[in-house]
Amino acid sequence: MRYEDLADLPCSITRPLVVLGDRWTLLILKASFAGVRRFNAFQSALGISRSRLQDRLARLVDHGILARRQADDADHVEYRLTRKGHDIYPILMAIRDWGDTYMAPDGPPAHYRHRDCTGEAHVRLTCDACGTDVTAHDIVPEAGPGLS
Amino acid sequence: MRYEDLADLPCSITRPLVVLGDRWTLLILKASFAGVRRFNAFQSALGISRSRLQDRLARLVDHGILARRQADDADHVEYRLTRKGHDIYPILMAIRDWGDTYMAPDGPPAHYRHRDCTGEAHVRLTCDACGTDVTAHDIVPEAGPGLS
DNA sequence: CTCGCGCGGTTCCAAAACGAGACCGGCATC
DNA sequence: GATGCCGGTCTCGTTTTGGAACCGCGCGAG
Repeated sequence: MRYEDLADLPCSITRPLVVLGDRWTLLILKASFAGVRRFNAFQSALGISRSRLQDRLARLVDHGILARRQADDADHVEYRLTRKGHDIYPILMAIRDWGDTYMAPDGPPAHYRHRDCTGEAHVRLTCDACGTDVTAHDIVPEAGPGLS
Repeated sequence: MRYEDLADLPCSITRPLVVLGDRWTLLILKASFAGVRRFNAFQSALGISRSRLQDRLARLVDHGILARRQADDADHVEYRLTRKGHDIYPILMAIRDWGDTYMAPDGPPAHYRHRDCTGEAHVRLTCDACGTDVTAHDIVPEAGPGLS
């Protein structure tokens, strides 16, 4: 089984990981959320090689996560998050919560503040019926309609 | 700048990704949450090569995400999630929510049900002060104590 | 007009990561 | 004492990656 064939498995964790799960893709998206839009800006922000950046961006565009277009002033290219790309934000925030907890000995390098509010954003795993917070122990997987 | 040096950046998204962000690591952890504990079981569940599995497991053990030990019946080795590893679950659930939304045309392959409850678990990004759900647009990063 | 420059993008090659499969020592069973 | 399963290692050929040079385009300055 080749690695890309994992995308055929009926699993909503595996399938995204085939696209997002490599050294650079999520870092590129993190930069996108930070406002980076231009090829050269991605490259200098991340230190990724140009050839790698090129095919990662192309793959994200292929999957409809980023959109490539000429900027309004028409003198350069922009890569912007689509709706689908925008919805990746909770993944990055979940990573960040874990990173703040376990890989930030001097405290969080950044606060992610709620605009016009004193609070910070955090990821919670909740039950959509009873509304309580749950952890891995409280969850039982069960077959769903998309199971082949 | 070598790739591993990204772990020195003061960013709680980048630092975890240096450990978790490759083809296999999150898939290994997904299997761990599904109850897989033995070397050969990981290998046949994922289709990863033995050598790769070996150094991924070693790295996860190094980082305190998995713990390696002889099983109680002492006839084989077990890799089990530590507390630190257990706390990665919201990351996988955030990936799954996105996968269910965008990569599951036939509906979710699995429901992740709250034990003894009719509900399903989902990730939410909320403000810890006002309690409302927030999205990327509502968030403003701000320097924190861990910033070098 | 031409020169230089910044832009996104491509090509090339060496180095690193990876996959497949043979192999190993330990242990238990027959 | 042969067999089989276990976690783990070794070797080797393939794939992926990084680094740097190179390219065509549009632009603004001289």
